[in-house]
Amino acid sequence: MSTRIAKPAARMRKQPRQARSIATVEAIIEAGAHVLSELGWAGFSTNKVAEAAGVSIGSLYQYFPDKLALVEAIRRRHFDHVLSVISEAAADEKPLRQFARELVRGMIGAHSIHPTLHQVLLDEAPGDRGSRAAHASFQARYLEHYAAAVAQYRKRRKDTETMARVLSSAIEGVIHNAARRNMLDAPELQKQLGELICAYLSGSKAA
Amino acid sequence: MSTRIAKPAARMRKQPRQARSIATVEAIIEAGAHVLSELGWAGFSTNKVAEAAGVSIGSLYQYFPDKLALVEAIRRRHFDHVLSVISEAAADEKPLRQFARELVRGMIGAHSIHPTLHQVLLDEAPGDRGSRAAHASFQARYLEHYAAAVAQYRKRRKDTETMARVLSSAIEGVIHNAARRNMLDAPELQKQLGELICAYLSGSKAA
DNA sequence: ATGAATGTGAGTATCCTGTTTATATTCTCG
DNA sequence: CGAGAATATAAACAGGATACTCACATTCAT
Repeated sequence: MSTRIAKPAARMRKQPRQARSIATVEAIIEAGAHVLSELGWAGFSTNKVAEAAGVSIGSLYQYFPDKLALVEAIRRRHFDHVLSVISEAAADEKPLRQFARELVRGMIGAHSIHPTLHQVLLDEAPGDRGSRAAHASFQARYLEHYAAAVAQYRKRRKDTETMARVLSSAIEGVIHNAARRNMLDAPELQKQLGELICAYLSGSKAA
Repeated sequence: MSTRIAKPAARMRKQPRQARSIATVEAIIEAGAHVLSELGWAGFSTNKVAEAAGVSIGSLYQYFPDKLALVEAIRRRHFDHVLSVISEAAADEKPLRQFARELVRGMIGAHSIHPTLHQVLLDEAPGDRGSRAAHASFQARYLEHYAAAVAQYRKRRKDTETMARVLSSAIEGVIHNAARRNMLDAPELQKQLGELICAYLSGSKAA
């Protein structure tokens, strides 16, 4: 519970006060996510972001002191989103199949708008200074959620953390790959991904 | 069978004839793979590659007409390697567990030297002109191999292709993720990845 | 020893980057 | 309305990185 509303708002040069400027800031962040996902960190330039947002470059620097502050804002928004998705899927004590279905649905939803944003944020975008901490804390909570789910459906106490790691990265891999091929909506893929999760958590000892 | 030896050698400005120049070309390709894996496509500059290879920039352009020809050479070498790994693991008719073990071992081996090369090659590096074809053909053969394995251990004829896609991208995801965390050698991770493969291919119908 | 093969690295021209700043427009509120 | 604050604009700058060439030096095979 408790969807955090009072965000520390990242590092900003000044707070937007009027509705107009709030929309501008939102447009910049959204466009930033788009550029980052589409062109990668290499193609992520402040000028491009401003243009994609339909806003002049000056407006961008009115609110974000530099490029990194902008990435941090994008990162924060995306991570909050993903975390809440896992949270919701793992809430209550649902049967395994339902959990898997909801998790798949949610994760796909979280990645269908900016398909490769997650990967870019994790792999390419730099994490100097303060964002390293936020980064690590996200990773930790991310794994925690998965570990909780694993513990919930597996009796064995051993290897829970490793299993969480394997499970999460496998899911990410499948989704990332599907996104690159524009197959995120294919229902048979969603079904198979669900099967993969169930099978792994059911833990067949079959030879 | 038939490990192709006669490579068309990609697009090259001229063929190295003496042992010296062959070593130079090899060093360039190897350094290129290293730079690509370490800095990504964004940091992949011909000057950096030459320096990393301990070779002057002029030597690089003596054999590779341009940047793209170099990437093509790197790509070809890596893809050949990966393909042969899958080939070997799927050869003969081994029991499922052994196949999984060997596949995991081989794939990890193929990625432990240049951990993120595979992803960079697939995601970031451009595929203009002729390399698009090679790229597609690699993807096709890649999936074929996996599909063959899936068909071998699953009776159901349906969804074989989708399963191959899910399986391969899940494995890639886990390995890529582990590489980023320097956990490629962790034995419990290798074991769990094997378990994931077995569980999925065994196909539990458990609720 | 001679010509071919190979290696060198300073230099070129171009493009792009993040950021500032002086100016113009729009809002808020008395 | 209208004055001052908030917001938006885009030309301009300084610096750096880039891919690639070229005139020359070195090493090989014969």
